[in-house]
Amino acid sequence: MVKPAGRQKKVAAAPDPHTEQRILDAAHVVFIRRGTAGARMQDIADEAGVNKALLHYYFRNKNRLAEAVFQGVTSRIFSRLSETLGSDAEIEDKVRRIVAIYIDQLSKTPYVPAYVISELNQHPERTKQFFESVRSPGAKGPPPFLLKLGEQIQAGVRAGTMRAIPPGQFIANIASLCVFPFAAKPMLCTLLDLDDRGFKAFIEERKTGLPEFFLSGLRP
Amino acid sequence: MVKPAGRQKKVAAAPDPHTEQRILDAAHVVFIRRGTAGARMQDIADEAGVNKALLHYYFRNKNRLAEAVFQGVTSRIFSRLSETLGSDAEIEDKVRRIVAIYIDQLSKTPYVPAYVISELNQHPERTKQFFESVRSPGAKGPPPFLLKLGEQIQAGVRAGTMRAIPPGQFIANIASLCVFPFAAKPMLCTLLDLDDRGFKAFIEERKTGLPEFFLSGLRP
DNA sequence: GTCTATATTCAGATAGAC
DNA sequence: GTCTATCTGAATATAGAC
Repeated sequence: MVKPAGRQKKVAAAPDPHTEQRILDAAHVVFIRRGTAGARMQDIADEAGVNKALLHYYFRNKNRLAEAVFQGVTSRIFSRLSETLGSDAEIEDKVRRIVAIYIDQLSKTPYVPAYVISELNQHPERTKQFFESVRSPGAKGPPPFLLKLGEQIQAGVRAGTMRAIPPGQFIANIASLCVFPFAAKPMLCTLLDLDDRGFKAFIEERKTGLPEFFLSGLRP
Repeated sequence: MVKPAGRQKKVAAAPDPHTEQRILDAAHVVFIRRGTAGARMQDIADEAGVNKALLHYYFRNKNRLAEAVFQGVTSRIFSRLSETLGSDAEIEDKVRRIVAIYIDQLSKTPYVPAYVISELNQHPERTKQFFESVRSPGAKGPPPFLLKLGEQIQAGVRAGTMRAIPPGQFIANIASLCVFPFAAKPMLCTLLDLDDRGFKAFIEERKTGLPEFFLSGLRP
């Protein structure tokens, strides 16, 4: 444990970013597992290996802690995404990249989709917070990457290589196909009679099958 | 209010199915809005227009009430579904029907997907309950409609009208495309800048666009 | 900054009258 | 069967020592 030099050991130290981060990580784990309403401050304290009172010292109350966690999760998800969609790459290329990014990311954090979905449904007021993480603050109207996508689709239609599809539907389709299987993992595993290994294989299979399916769906 | 004839008015009556149903309906509303952990017995009582104690009289405790609601929701969802998938209809026909059924149903109960997703993630033990509502109790291995679907796909591949796709992926794709937009409604509305009317229009547009997209995705 | 101990609030559950 | 009143336990939050 490195300490700032020249400090008397009895003087109260400044907020320890290390501890704060440990608490945040612990809260992340517990909130995602149990949902915000089902999570217990005690469980978070245990997970972080600190005392319950310390959570309040750093985050004041449960709600603020929940917001901090939610903020962290959503910003991580969408940072690379809108970049990719808004780039100048060919549509085929975008699709392949998006699928790869989503599936790799979600394979590591499979609980995230269900967490975000239930949070946003139970706390509509956090939609605003979500909004800020997706777009630049204060922006109005459809986000830039939608316009870009719309142009590319129209070009494809004129060239005769694509069916016409509204960009919003395009986004909804690709997001659905990538995210839903993780959000509905318990359902899918029951329905298709998969254990955890089976699910992993199922997702692996999807990594190549999904771009094929999606791109084929776009052709005229 | 019709009462059984020949009863003295002071004799305790049998459980009133009317009241029980009112409570169940109220619980349905509250659990789906707030999630099981976030729901309050008091709110359910208010919604039903009865006293809190009565909930315990009919359902003993919160957990049993939650199970009853969950049971009701899931059984309603999947009853018509496995029928349709397991029937002898052509694949094209099945796809169109499934999309129509799902979207009509979910348009009336848009909160259901997020509810089921978060319940199943937070209470893995209910997966068994879910299981029973989808298949006949005690069944082993992949459910019959999967086999049926697999045969039809193989026939299509031999005839040269379809690409090869595992039936499990087929199911995952169609479920994703139908259900996810409702589960992620707040996200989608933010991302695509839609209000409630806009979302309704978006779904309407999907009703015809989705079968086209999906069927095109199946072609070789 | 971190802990122990305690206060407070709230929600699930029960007892008992009607 | 339905209500009022109450109990109990749990969980968030605070006070204060170290």
